[in-house]
Amino acid sequence: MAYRTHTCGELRAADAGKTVTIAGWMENLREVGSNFGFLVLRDFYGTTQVVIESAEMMGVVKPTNKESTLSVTGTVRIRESKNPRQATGEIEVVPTDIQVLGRCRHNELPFEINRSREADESARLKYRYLDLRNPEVKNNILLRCQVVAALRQAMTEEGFLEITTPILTASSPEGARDYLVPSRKHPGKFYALPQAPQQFKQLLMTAGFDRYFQIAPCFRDEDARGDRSPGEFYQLDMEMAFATQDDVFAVLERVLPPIFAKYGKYSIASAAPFKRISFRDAMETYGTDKPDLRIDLVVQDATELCSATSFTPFQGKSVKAVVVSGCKLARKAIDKLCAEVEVQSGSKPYWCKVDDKGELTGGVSKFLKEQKDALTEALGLTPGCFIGFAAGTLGEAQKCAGVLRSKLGAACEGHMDAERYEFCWIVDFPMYEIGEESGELEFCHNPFSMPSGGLETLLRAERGEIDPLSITADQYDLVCNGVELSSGAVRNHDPEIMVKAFEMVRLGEADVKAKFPALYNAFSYGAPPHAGIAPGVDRMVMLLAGEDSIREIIPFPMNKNAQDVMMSAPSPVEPRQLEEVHIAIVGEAEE
RNA sequence: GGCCCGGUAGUUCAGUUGGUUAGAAUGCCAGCCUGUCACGCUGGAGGUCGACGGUUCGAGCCCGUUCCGGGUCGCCA
Repeated sequence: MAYRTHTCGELRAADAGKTVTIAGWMENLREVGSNFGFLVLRDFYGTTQVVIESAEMMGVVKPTNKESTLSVTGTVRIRESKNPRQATGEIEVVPTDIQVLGRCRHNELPFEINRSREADESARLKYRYLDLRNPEVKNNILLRCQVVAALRQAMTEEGFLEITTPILTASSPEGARDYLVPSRKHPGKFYALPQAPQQFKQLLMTAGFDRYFQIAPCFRDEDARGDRSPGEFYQLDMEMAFATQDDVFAVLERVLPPIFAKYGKYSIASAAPFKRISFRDAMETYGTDKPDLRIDLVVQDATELCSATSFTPFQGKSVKAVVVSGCKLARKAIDKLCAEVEVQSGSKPYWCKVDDKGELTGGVSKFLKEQKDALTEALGLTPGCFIGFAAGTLGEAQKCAGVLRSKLGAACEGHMDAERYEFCWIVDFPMYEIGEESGELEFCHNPFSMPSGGLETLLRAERGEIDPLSITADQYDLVCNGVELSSGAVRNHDPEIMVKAFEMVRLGEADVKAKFPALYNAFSYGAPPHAGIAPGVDRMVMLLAGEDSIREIIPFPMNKNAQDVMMSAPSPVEPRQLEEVHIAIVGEAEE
């Protein structure tokens, strides 16, 4: 006998009279009279009402704890009182047989299934299999499945091949901390889990695979954030041979908007081509390299006007201003917003307002009386404006102004069209920067990117004709609604340019060979120019679901401390296991 | 690692100036209820106030230490 003939989501009025068997979890039993009541059965597809009308059936159901699994055989009947809010609200099943398939041994649950999102997060994670019974929680995972399937289909239609790359590989000198796996056969040596399939996909290009993609697991041992899962995450990793930046952009501009429009919480997504903003312009205009373009506010420079004031924090500093027209924020709200900005940017913001007569008022206005006319002219101030100021080094002022802009955009009416997806490309990232600790020239992002202009640019910098800091890389980010979705680049496929790029930071051929032996060797056998990108799947789904926490769209997430409290990972292992992999624990070990 | 917020019933939370027996909602248990659908009504059980130490005649509340959770910054090419 089959466990079911129908799911709990599919019976309708047209099925009345049929004999059916359904199976699912006992969500609720509403007793409305003696030996009379309604049982709600829930499975993946929906819920169906089972009416209990006999002492026999009540005798089975009454002593059974909620959340037990049942199989119910009976006849479909039109309800006397229908529920239009339910898909199956027109019918009910009159049972002739109810089997308990899996008894729930607990009459009190860690949380109520349908309100699990209100429960304490560690309880949800420990009992994730119960949390996932909540349709609201389950639906985010369903969305993730649909998005991944749609991405695979779209990429395949674009001519990309999905190729898996190793999980056990070599530690690579990329940015983040590696997860290490000790080797049993090679004492003292370690595998590393890949931070990204970066080198493998470039080797695939060198091998002649023209277009590669993968829903790739990536592992980085760094601390978590609201939008960053600790330990592991997934990227839609892709790479194209004989391709330019524009070729990469064109693929994602075809692939992403339809998926965002179809599966997203908001149905409007930017049309191609997405706006392109240079890194320098983004920092200057939005105070960040991941601007939320749904906000119409911009950062303006007020350095010259403000540094001459008697206000000490402005003197000799870069000063940036964010002007908000028609701002109705109350004093209390302003203080709260400024406090949040200070926490998130690390710098204290300042503010004043323009009153009905065009006079500056409140906040730091008394220090700006002499500059009033010039400020009004330069910043385009009108009555009712709020002006947020950020001061410090150029970087500090930009960062603070950027946070001000996003907070003000969200808080003040009329400056943010929130119900849409706004994409942009950030391009022309600097290749090099002066390291804060070393004080010397270092790679700004990664050494895989092609410097714009290639070898000639590097040679000119070497000859002192241009400032190395002015060299940009053919590197780009994809940003959506203020979230960095992706980084990518035109790769440096030329061993000679690689060596020269390394020489700029006081390294050389030996270092390139040591750090990227496979790539360096492979490129010496004839490599195609290639470019790629890797949008984060988790963040994409998070944006589509409209969730603020990355954990809401991951089936089995770890907590902030990179622990799986359901499986108890990480956990101690047997001494024998340690011996086999030649590991000795020194110092204090946690139990 | 720094900073901020939190930890009170199975769950979500309230708890006044430090003062009698720590409350509510929900869940659970029992009884009633024949058209409910967040069913309703009546009653009941349920607490090491995260832990340790201190101040005090007296601590859920004040102080110190510590553990745990969340946010944020550092970090994340």
